Amino acid sequence: MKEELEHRIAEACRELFGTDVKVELTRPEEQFGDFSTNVALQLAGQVDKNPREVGEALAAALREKLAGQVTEVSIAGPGFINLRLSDAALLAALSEQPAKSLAGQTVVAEYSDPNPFKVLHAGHLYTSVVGDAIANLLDNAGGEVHRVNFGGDVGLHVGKTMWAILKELGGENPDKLNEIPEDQRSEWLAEAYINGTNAYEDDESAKTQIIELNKRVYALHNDNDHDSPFAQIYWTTRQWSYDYFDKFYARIGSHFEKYYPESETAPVGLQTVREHVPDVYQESDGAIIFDGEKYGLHVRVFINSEGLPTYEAKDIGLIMLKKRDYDFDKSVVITGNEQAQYMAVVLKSMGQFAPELVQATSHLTHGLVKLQGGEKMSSRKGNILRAEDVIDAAAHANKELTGQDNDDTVLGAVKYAFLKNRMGGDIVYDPKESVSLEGNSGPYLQYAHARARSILAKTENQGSLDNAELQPDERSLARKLGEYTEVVNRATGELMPHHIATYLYELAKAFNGFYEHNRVIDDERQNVRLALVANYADKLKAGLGLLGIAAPDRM
RNA sequence: GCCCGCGUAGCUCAGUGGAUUAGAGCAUCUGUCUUCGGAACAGAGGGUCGGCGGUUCGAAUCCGUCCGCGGGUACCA
Repeated sequence: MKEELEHRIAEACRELFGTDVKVELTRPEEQFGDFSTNVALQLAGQVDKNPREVGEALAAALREKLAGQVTEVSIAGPGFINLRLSDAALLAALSEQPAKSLAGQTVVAEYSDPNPFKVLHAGHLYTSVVGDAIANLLDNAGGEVHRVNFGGDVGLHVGKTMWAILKELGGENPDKLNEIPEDQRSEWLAEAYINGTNAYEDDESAKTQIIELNKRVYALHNDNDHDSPFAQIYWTTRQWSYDYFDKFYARIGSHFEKYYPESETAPVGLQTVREHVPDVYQESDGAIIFDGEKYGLHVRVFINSEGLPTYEAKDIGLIMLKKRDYDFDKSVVITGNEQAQYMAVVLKSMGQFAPELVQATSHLTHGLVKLQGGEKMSSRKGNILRAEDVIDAAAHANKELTGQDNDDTVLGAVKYAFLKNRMGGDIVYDPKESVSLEGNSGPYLQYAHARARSILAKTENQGSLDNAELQPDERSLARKLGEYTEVVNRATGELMPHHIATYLYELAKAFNGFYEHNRVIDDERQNVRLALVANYADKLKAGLGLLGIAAPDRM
């Protein structure tokens, strides 16, 4: 609808003035019409005429040209042209679907990125929720989406954890791992990491041992060692970590088809970087660097002076592996803000030898999760806000408010609270507000959906909009429903799920306003109104679905 | 120092070139309706859109500058 009108208005501009204009229809306030365009203002400058005059001429042409779909064309203010759709056109828009702009394309979405041997914190929950929503949008647009994860199974944090594990096991005794009950493994690992971290800071000899263990972990990967006692401990506990991640992801409704451990991307990255010395990367002080300063960025080390790959090289390797595994057309990577400039350097360097991969890549970043009224979280000493703490806080607040334990409500509350914010800035999470049934919350929308379903459940008849002539309140609701595809298309194009959250809330408000004054069942307008309610319930459910939020029929 | 991001009502946030009064939610205050799930609806108060300058017919939105906060700035991720 929108695209078609834009196209035909552009055509009219060409016919009348012989110039090409980019027509963008916007949604004005309802009193002004259904669509609005400022082309007359743009054209006025180009053809050197008064905007009002240009507007009048264009409006006259549009009245004829768009007669089938548009009942009113008016000029307002400095020269805006407002269009009012016919009821038929307005209703036709209700059955439109979001654009399949990614049909036939393969997309890799990487997000969450927890490190094995460490706990999932609030930030991981946030990127998982946002990443899922974005992946859903890409999928909804027809893309073949692969959700993948990346994390450090080698590195100093592993050395710290291994140190504490060995101490706990009384040496390299893999058999003793069997004594740890399955349901305590993740907590046991989390404690090991904290103990290792503390020892590293407080105890010089421990620090030396940890550095040594870190090297042994790298070495066992190089040697493909799965049999030595040390290796058995490493592989077993690494798997415990992945099991813990999987379990958590299942709890929040996420699923990743692949984990890329750094141990796999490191060799590929190392080789790729070495292949491009000295044309892209150069040696400097014994390290291999990329001089981003040439491009207004900064210098970063890709291979350190010990010959080990840094995160930069591992990321290069990751992109190569994703390409090898999926041959993607588009790649989306979601990380924290602190990696924005870092990633710019990595991608700039890669652009020197694989520009097509870089062009296909979008790096999105988000801020931190903070608890309302709480202090900032710190990764030191383990006093961080864990992912599960956030969900538990929501569950607790929900229990206090409603007396119920309802996973759909709790998860819906947390996810919506995260997703309603534009991605990029830090967000403040307030458990009480998130589970509230009033205001702009997930449960409010879930309830709005359940309420609509219960109306529909009262009759077999699902109504019809065929040849309907709308009353003013019905028209307002239909107008809002018609924005759905535009909003989804925008959210998909910008990779910004919050547009959907904002819209769904407005839609629910619009519906509640309608419902307050208009009877549905046993009314002479029942047929039309039922169909509107059905369309509303479907859109609410679909929109929440894109956000990864359940929309139960009953609550 | 340099680079990047952010600064909108008491609080949490939309809006990122357009439309006489800058929008929501929470909180505060006031109403409506004998309720197709009232977990509703309507309304009021509350803002120099961080400050100043500029571009434009038009700026919260673009540019410059200053202030404040956060992040990055060679062998962490």
